[in-house]
Amino acid sequence: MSSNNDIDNIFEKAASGKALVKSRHTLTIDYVPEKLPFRDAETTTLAQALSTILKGSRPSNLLLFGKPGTGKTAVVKNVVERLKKKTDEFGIDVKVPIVNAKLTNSAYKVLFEIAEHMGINKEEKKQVHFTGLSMGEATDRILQYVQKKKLHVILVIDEIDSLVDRNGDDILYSFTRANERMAAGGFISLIGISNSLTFKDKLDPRVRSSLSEEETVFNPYTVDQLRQILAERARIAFNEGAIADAAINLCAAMGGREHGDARKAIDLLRVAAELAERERASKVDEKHVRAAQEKIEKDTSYEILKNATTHTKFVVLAITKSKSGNTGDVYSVYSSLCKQAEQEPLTQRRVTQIISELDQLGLVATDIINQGRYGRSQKIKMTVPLTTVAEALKEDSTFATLIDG
DNA sequence: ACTCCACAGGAATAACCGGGCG
DNA sequence: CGCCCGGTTATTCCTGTGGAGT
Repeated sequence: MSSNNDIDNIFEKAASGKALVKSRHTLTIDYVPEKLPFRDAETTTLAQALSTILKGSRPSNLLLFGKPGTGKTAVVKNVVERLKKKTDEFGIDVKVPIVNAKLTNSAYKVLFEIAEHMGINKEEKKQVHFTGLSMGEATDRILQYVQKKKLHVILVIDEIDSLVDRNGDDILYSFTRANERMAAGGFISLIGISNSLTFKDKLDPRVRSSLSEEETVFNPYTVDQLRQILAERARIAFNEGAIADAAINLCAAMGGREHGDARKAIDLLRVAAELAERERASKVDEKHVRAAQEKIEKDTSYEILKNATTHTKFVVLAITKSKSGNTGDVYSVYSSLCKQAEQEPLTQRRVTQIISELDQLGLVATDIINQGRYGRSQKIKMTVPLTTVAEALKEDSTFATLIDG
């Protein structure tokens, strides 16, 4: 990792005469600093809870709440890393699988990931493959393995709310239940990380009480705290004088606009640095941060549109071409586009569903309007610049000819 | 006060895919 | 081999609704 960085830096220096970034990976989300400013209390609580494992007994299950970018995952990773050092030192065997339920976008894959982490697939005949088994069978195999090997497991599920939203709490139920039944020797502690504060309401009461033996809420950072975090990070990441204070302040302000989101602020910092380096600037300043903001927005929507299914692309194109933006109008434009491309149009029900998916992704804004006698409908608008849409769709040959006109 | 448009959006269900089980 | 699994996309059928027109 670090040698890659060194090589990067060599090239950077050769290209620009002077590199701005000293250590690129400290500006990515994967980087976990040794000290997390303003999170001492949370870190201590977590460490305290997990420390019982050093005495060989089961730590309480734990729920962490907080908006995105409030340091939940970072605190967990930080504590886990330090715990591992201790357990290695004392020769205690502890497994700590960390799974992100959102990236791993299905309940079954979550189980598969856990199994991978614990090494079941390498050691056991009864593996947990990435598909094919029933959920119950997969859970059983994991639990049996834990019991057989008398493992001590701390299972971290990041973005646990998205798991429950999609698949309910069945998996959590089996894990929490299993603990109660498990014979002496093995155990599983659950650490759930949730973005949603109302997450608990969606759980079965039994799961709820078991899962939240302890809980901690992470409050958003204030803009001033963000500023200090960024300044500290910049000190490690950038070369002397390579970044203006004003740029840091602006990143902090932008990250704090909705709620103190450190991840967003650090992303801004990284992209701003990339832009500055690309144009051979001697310093990262405010205009790079503003450009970074635009680039991030554009890149994410571009990426989503490019990888969308054909019909989603048709729908997007129909929205841009529709005069009124009403559902009915969009649908008829969509239908005629499909006919032009000699494809069967989908039903209107499906199209409204696609539109609401686009809405959730933030590519589209919808507004329900009532026109009395003339019914009720949604008013649909793209929130993405038309040029971005055109660029993304152009790559698909079926759309090349449809885009203008 | 009532009607009725033009949809919204929930529920059930099917078709299909990649794969495992015995 | 036939059947089962979960996941995704799509269809079918459905009930619900704010307010302009009458």
